[in-house]
Amino acid sequence: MEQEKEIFFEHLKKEGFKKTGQREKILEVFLRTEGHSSAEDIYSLVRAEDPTVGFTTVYRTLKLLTECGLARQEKFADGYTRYEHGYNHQHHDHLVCIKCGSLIEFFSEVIERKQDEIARKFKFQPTHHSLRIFGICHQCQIQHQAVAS
Amino acid sequence: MEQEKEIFFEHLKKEGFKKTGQREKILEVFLRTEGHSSAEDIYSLVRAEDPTVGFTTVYRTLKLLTECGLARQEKFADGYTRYEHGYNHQHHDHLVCIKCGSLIEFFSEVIERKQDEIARKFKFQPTHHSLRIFGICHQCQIQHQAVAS
DNA sequence: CTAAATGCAAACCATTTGCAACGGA
DNA sequence: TCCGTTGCAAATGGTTTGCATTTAG
Repeated sequence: MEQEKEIFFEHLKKEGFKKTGQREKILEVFLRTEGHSSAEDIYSLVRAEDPTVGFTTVYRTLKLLTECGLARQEKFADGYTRYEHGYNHQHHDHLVCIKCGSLIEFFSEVIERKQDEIARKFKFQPTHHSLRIFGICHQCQIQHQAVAS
Repeated sequence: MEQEKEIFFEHLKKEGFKKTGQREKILEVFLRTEGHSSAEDIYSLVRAEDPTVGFTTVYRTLKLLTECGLARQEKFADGYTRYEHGYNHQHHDHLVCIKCGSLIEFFSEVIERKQDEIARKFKFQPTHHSLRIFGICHQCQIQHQAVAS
């Protein structure tokens, strides 16, 4: 928490931006989230604690957090961009159910290593990656059977 | 080409939809594309051959093509949804340059196998996946050095 | 004939931007 | 004080929808 604040404020100073209450509040709320939150999710959470913060500021701050590596954004098929932690959080990938939208997280050392190897082969300097396996989760497979019979 | 048309027309019949000239034209154009085309890209290409086809029909047809597995869509950070072949085209993943936007395609048997293994572990029935490694491509690394010195 | 398809224009909707008031440094 | 920041409202832009007309089956 303190480390992340440090990183954020340092980034602001470096860019000549200002440290404000709204920005700090949004960072705090974002750090408390787990998984994948949309700007709207963050906005609601921030709103609950400080109703004066606007939608726009949430968007602008999430952009800043992304710039300094504290957040990572990913576009989803439903049209929303979602944000997850980008610092001090173990990286993981996702199984995405195309029926119910649920997310399962996983991590594979083998895949991570192989990716680095591939990047090296193409003289590509990787910063991050996104691996999503789409399909039907176990729950939905069971339900589908029930409906079919 | 003929196989794909077969699949498409079969899908239309099954769903009680109609086979139209526009739909066939859009499929033909789509099949000729390589890589990742936005709806707008397809629209321009179709337009060049048949100026009467509308934007809306392209969107609606790409949706149909996706439904029957001939196309696969992916949302990109620039806001555009892009479509690539989903049938009879060897699957591949991407290195995405965050500086110039260029795409490098790659394929790894190891990663593919590992993904299936992971899906199995979670009793997840995979349909497809998307792996993107973001970073700086070799070209942009060289340019950056040139600017810095 | 009849229900689906088409293309236009308008609607949608997540996100971004213009702007006047505000507030760090 | 000086510029960046804020929140509102309006704009943006890719995509979708309503509707009157056309067309496949």
